[in-house]
Amino acid sequence: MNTYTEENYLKAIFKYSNKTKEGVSTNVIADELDTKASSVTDMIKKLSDKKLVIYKKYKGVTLTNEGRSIAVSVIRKHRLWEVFLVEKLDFKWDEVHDIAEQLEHIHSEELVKRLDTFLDNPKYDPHGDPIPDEYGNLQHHKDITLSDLAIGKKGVIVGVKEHSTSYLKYLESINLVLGAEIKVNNIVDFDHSMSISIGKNTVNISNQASKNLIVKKL
Amino acid sequence: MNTYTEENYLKAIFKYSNKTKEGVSTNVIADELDTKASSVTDMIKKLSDKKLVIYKKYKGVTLTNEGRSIAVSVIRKHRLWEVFLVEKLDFKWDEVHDIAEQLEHIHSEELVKRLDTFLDNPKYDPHGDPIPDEYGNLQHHKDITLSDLAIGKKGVIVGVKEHSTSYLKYLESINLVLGAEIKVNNIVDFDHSMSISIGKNTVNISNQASKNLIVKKL
DNA sequence: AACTATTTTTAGACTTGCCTAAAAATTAAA
DNA sequence: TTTAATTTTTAGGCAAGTCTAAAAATAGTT
Ligand SMILES: [Mn+2]
Ligand SMILES: [Mn+2]
Ligand SMILES: [Mn+2]
Ligand SMILES: [Mn+2]
Repeated sequence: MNTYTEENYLKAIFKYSNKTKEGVSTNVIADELDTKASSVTDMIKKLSDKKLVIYKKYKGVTLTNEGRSIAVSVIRKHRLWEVFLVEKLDFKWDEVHDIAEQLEHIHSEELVKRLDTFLDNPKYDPHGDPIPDEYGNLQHHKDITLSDLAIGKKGVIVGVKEHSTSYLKYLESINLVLGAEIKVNNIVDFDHSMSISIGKNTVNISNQASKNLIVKKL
Repeated sequence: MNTYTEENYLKAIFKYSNKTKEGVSTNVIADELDTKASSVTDMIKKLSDKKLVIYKKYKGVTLTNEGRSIAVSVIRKHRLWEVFLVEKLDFKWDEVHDIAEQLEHIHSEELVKRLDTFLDNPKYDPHGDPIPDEYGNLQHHKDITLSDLAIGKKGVIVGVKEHSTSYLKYLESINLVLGAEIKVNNIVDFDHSMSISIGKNTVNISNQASKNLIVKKL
């Protein structure tokens, strides 16, 4: 059984393993977990002793199969709980992350299995992030963002890459929620801000906002 | 915010505060939490510094209003989660305690409030234990046990005083579940074992079993 | 290639929660 | 009421996880 802290380290390493081919650097982990590089080095040694990561001094860290498996199972729990909070307890999508950060560390295989069933085996969480299956398989998004769409193109919102409350609340206020169909009317060359149609409304959004919205082309 | 460990100490102290008028002794707490008396002394000092308990050397410990309030809120969460696990996820009543021991430490007022609503504001948990309301009011059982009933008397099962899996599974196997109506047919003078009717069935149960069943007289 | 800036690791220390062993206080027994 | 048994506290130490400051390694730049 792993501690709360160990699980958070594995999750952080997993998050950046997918983004770079090399080992995840000490500083990146420290940044993600809001801690110090020296603390990360300490913990990495411990995880290495437990054969959950492979570690070579100064060369960053990679997950072993077992480490990866734990990380994915924590992510699975996080996302399932988020679905529960939104679907069953009527939380808003910007309110659930912090609670799920706690719930993801509850240890009980049976609980996860039953929760999954209770929620009708959801494939995506409230932010459009894919939920790993019970065997640890995880689909990845295509990662086309709204900022990639050309003028005149249509798409549907399938996810967000940024989870801050302010961003999510903003999106909701302009009806840019999961499933919304949009069309790009215009793009300003200078700052890449966009004019888009959402249903019968038209809004202007910054590049900062559009590049964090994952879309599926229509 | 209090740690997982602090909450468990407060809960343990609360449990025995109701049973004795004086302060709860170090050894009783150590026993309840499966730890050593010296560890208890350490933690009591810390809780005393935080004004959650009143502590006089060698005189045991009592909860302050704030300490009691935290203990009751943890118990409230424990029992609400047990209801959730049984009512929504179809766990058996002997399977939920350990998971609730973890879930009771999730910190979120809003979560508890919504969970309570989602469960239709239950008044009792799956073991018949009363659920404190959101203001910390806690009803107590009358504490009449099956072993208190005289020959010929009828009663209904409203709770259990012992929560071990083996006891709960045994009760279930003979249909001695919450709500079951029973009648005392006979009591053996020698060992106080009982013959009782449950519906159309008749069973013999030991005094050890009958004294842990809370009943309401009919 | 040598110097500089950045990243990473080490060294040493702190807090929390726990332990064992021994001392002190309380309670029970003679 | 002295002695013995029990309970409780103190003293000292350990593991986990964290921190700061300093040393070592790597990467970047003339
Ligand atoms: Mn989240
Ligand atoms: Mn999410
Ligand atoms: Mn319980
Ligand atoms: Mn219960």
